[in-house]
Amino acid sequence: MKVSNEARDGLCPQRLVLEHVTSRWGTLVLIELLDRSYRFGELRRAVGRWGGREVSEKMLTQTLQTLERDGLVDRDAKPVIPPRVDYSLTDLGREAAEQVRALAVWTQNRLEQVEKARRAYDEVRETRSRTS
Amino acid sequence: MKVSNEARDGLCPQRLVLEHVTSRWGTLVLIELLDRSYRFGELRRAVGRWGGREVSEKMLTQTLQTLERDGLVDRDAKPVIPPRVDYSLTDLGREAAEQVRALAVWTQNRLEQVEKARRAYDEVRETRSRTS
DNA sequence: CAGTATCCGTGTTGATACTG
DNA sequence: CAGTATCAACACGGATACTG
Repeated sequence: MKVSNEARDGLCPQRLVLEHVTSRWGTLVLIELLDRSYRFGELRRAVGRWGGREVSEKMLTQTLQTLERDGLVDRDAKPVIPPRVDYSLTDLGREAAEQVRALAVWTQNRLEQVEKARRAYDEVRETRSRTS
Repeated sequence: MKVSNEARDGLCPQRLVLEHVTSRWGTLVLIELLDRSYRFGELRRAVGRWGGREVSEKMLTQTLQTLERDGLVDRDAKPVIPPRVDYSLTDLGREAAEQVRALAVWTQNRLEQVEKARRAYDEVRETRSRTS
């Protein structure tokens, strides 16, 4: 089945971990799981509520598997029908998630300044292309 | 010239910033610039020393432009020949970079545990595929 | 030196259909 | 419900050639 993990090799190992944690869906999953444990579909909807489009099943699966393999997420599959699988953070994952959340909170707080900077940047560029 | 920034739209703005900061080269650039200011080519080599392959000129340019537009990086182009351009962090960028570095340091410190978790994960999977 | 412009391979992503 | 399998699209990243 091969989740294309060793595919992108040639990088030092900590960069690999860093990329898993900071990956598009990795960050959101970690932050969500900081609140509480989630079931698969539930987590999918929760992540979707972050404003962008919803994460596909495939990507969520892949993200969760990667994080589980890295020992950041715990997968608890209950042998019932219909299936029920709960995902939660390990102690290690909680540490990572807190760092990531700090970054997200910072982003949230500084968003105004960033957007102001962007307007300023675009402004001068715009002016230049008119006068050139 | 269009750096494909508004291309990936439909995301809430803070996710955009978060993705810039946590992007493949964004993290490394921010961390490097935490030490001191760098010239373009210098920065390119510095980032390359992180173990992976070197960043292409194109990607470095793109990364720096995005970070500059977000107000995180300051670009100082001196009007000399040959050209000399120095990049450094703004106050805003320094805050972001510190968060990112904290994450990188955490990754470094916990790397052993992550790799141990990976071996354990691969172990059981291996065993299962043999006994199935 | 510090970019820009262009082309192009491929990895990542997502839609869809299917299974236990 | 919680996935897996397969396929197609496209954005990303890199190589190369060129400019001021």
